[in-house]
Amino acid sequence: MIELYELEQLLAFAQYGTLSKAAEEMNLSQPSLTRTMQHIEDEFRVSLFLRSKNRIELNENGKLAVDYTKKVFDDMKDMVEQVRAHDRRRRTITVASYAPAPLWDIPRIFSDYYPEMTVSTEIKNLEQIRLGLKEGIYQFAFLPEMLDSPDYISFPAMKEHLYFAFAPDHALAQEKELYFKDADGFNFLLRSDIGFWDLLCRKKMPASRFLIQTEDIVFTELIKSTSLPCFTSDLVTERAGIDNRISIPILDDEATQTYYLTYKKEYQKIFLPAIEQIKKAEIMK
Amino acid sequence: MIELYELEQLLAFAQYGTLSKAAEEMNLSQPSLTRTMQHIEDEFRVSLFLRSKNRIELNENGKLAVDYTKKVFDDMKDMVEQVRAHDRRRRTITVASYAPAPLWDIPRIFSDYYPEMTVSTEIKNLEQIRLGLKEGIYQFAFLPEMLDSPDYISFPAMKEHLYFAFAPDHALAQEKELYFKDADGFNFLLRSDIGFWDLLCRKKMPASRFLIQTEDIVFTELIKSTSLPCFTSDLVTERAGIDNRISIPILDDEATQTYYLTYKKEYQKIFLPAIEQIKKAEIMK
DNA sequence: ATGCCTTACGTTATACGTAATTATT
DNA sequence: AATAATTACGTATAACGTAAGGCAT
Repeated sequence: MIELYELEQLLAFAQYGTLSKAAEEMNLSQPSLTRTMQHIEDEFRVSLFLRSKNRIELNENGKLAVDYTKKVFDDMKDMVEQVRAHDRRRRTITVASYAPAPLWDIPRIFSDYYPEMTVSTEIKNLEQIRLGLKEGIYQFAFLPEMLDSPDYISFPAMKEHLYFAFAPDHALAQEKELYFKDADGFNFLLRSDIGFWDLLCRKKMPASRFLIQTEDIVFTELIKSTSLPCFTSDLVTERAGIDNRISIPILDDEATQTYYLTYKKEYQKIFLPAIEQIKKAEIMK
Repeated sequence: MIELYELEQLLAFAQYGTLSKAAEEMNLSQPSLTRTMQHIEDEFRVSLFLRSKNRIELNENGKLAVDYTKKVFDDMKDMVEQVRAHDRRRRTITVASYAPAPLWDIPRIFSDYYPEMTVSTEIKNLEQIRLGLKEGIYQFAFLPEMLDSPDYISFPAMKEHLYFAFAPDHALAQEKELYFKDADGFNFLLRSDIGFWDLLCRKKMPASRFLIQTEDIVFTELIKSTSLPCFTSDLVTERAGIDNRISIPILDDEATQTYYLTYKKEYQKIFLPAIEQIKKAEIMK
């Protein structure tokens, strides 16, 4: 049988033109290359080289063999890459959501039960999430509704209510409750990576401008030092209240989101403990 | 690096289910297989097996690796096959013709000049011949006309005249010359593998029946012992006359064929001596 | 008890290197 | 003289086998 280490030498010869140069590049002796080329020829049982007394080159057969050899090595490379990628996927749980709040506790919960696995979370739009679920890129996802398919399991895992957060001296700070349209025209500070909420605000308040802050520290600092309005939610307040702001509930239907945890049935058994933990959390009030 | 002999053992294990069985089938010891599987895993740097104390099986990674391994071996097999096929083509001259006569001397002529090469001749229809010339399946071909293309060389190499060969007591035996239609309705003995002539006779003499003889000896014997008419040609007569038959020339245009030797320009230099020999033969009267 | 996998250790095959030879530029 | 390929021979790596141990059915 021809071995790959031999074909590797053949490729080096094809690349460098002489056995000497190829041997040097591979840190081998010239005689080694000579022998290997002879052995490959023996195995093919056809001549692959044109030999003069101190010159050797590929003939037509040899060139063809080199082409195929490249293909074989490409396949080998593919194989290792794909198997490694598959292994990575096997030991990574990826959870997607269209809003940030449902993901806050996810890494901790999964890591508790499966310490050997990597937990990865992503905020994406709904279209991407549904596709990713189907293609197995995401094992779990939070969606705004039940996914009605026999292949999936889906249950309400969390509810979030959005609030305006005004400085005490803001014109609307004394209201009991408001609709989006009531604040349309005011400019707001907004965190980046809040997924769906970003789109919703822009849609509901087309006259407002939203000042996006990528850095969390910068956002917090601006809240303290300016009177610019921003948003908050019951879930945000639970974790860390916002100083010097008055929260006013938003009455629009869309300001209340229910997050449905959704996953393929095949994961029910494997990840049962973590799923139970999410259910038990009962952030569903 | 992973070597093919290792992947071969992996395939055997995938096929036979246990290392012991695989080792037996490959005439190796079980420990050898154990070591190889460990080495493959080392090289992949991911786990490929599910190990219990006295049981080993492929996990998902392993199954994927086996799939890719099959592909690699398919490619290896392809490579050897294709290179060998290419080599065979390289050392075989294949000459095609739409009639048998031009091929009679071809093997001798080419073998004289290129004793290391195999000469193969084929009788095919014109469509197949033109395609085969283009695709390089045939290096040379005899065609009924010049091939007008800058990539090819073409010259008239031979001329053949077809004759009726009647028994002396046949109704038409005393004619000086005839057209096909004059003999339409009589039944003829015919050799198989005469290419174009077969089609021509059937077209020109639709009322006749043709009794095909595959065996040359049978044909000759039937000619001697029956008075059934057959065909001959000037080229046939040159080689071996037919006893007890009277040859009568056929006047239809198609009964005279000029055979044009045709080949790609790239062969002009390589095969010059043989080509010159064919030209010199001057069977063009 | 038998079958299967693994580890440890000794043996053998073979891939590699060194040195010498021949030929070409 | 320098460069290249090949041949011959010695060396070292590593692939293999044998023997022994542990676990499961």
